[in-house]
Amino acid sequence: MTSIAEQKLHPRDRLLRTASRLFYAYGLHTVGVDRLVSEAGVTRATFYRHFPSKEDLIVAYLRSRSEEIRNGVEQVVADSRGREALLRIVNVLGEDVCSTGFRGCPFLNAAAEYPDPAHPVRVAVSDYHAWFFQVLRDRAVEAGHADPDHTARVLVLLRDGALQGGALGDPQQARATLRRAAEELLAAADRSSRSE
Amino acid sequence: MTSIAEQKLHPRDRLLRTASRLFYAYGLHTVGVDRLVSEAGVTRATFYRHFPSKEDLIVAYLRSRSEEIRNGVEQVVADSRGREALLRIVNVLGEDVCSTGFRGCPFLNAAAEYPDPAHPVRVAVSDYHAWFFQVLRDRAVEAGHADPDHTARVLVLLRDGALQGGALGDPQQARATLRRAAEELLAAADRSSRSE
DNA sequence: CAGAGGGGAGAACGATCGGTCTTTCTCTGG
DNA sequence: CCAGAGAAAGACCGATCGTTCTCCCCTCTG
Repeated sequence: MTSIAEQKLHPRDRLLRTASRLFYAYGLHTVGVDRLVSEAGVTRATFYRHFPSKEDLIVAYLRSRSEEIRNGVEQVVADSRGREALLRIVNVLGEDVCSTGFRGCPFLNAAAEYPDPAHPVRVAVSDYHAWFFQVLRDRAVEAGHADPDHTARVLVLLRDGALQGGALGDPQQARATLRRAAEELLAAADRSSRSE
Repeated sequence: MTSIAEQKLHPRDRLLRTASRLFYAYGLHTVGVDRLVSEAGVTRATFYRHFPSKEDLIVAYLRSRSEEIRNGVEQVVADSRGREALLRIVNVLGEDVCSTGFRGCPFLNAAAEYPDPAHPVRVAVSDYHAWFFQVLRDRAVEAGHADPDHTARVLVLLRDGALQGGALGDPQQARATLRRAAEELLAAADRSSRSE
């Protein structure tokens, strides 16, 4: 079951990679410990040596995804500002939607499986969302928007909607709709910021 | 466990009501048959006399939710047309987001738990989404929008995003953002339809 | 009054769940 | 060289999963 590339990785990393793949593709509750350890080429004992429980692995999975995205976005933000940065972030989102094996936002999917907002899984989701909102807000401020909070809120809303749409229907369509809606939003925000 | 109001209902209806409540509040995989039958005040045998499997109950739950919403929306559509109907639909959506016990869209939540698009559960979700899109598109045509498909797609996107936002964060905020974004979208569409 | 059938109560099925345990092997650092 | 840690292999735990079963009661209907 274990892929050749993962053979020589530390068991913990193998587990995390396998978890990322399986959890995202099949859902959190559906994937059991049995399947995780067998596909990761790891024993149950090893599993529980690195993670106190399955729940901790789920949280670790979400945190690692979060960090990946953070790195990607901060790279975008590093060499662009304001309006351009916002458009580029939206663009990256649109590309994600169209990537093969896309199955929606890992965080939204996780939240759907964990109703309790106080649950560690949900806290990880909230952290991610708060971070993303802040990034967008900062860029909106850079762009001189009159109401950066609103810009960021709508962009988050568009993101969530597009990711769901891409997972349920036609990804290309979702991407195009997201892009156009974002451009219209930014155009409106630009107008109101100039009129001040 | 069974509420007084549900005591005299037929076992099948009691099951469906209990399923609606539990599935929505706690998720599809989390709620087991044990809990369903005990809270519905029904025996396991009775359960399987009315539903071939748990999966069929899940589908029945989604279908019944779909029908409820259909009735509500068609009531709105019955005495308003075009732009006004669109705004009223968005309004109802916003109210739903703020209702107590709101936990996001039942269909989006269900889709998150069932990755396979061919699965009966996912088919029910797709059916609902297709219907909703069509309703919006028809109203956009009535409103004389230049690109009714785009209007409907963005409204669906806004809906999905707002429902997720309301489930994860502040419902009031999500409602306000949805409303404002929808108004801006419709204003833009009105402009482009007039300019034709 | 007889018989059919829906429903209640609950045992039981095999499978799987998350989690713990023992045993053996291998690698590494002192 | 040897101690000790980490990992592999796999048995094992109680609990729960979805599903099927038997048994009995109750209420219809003929």
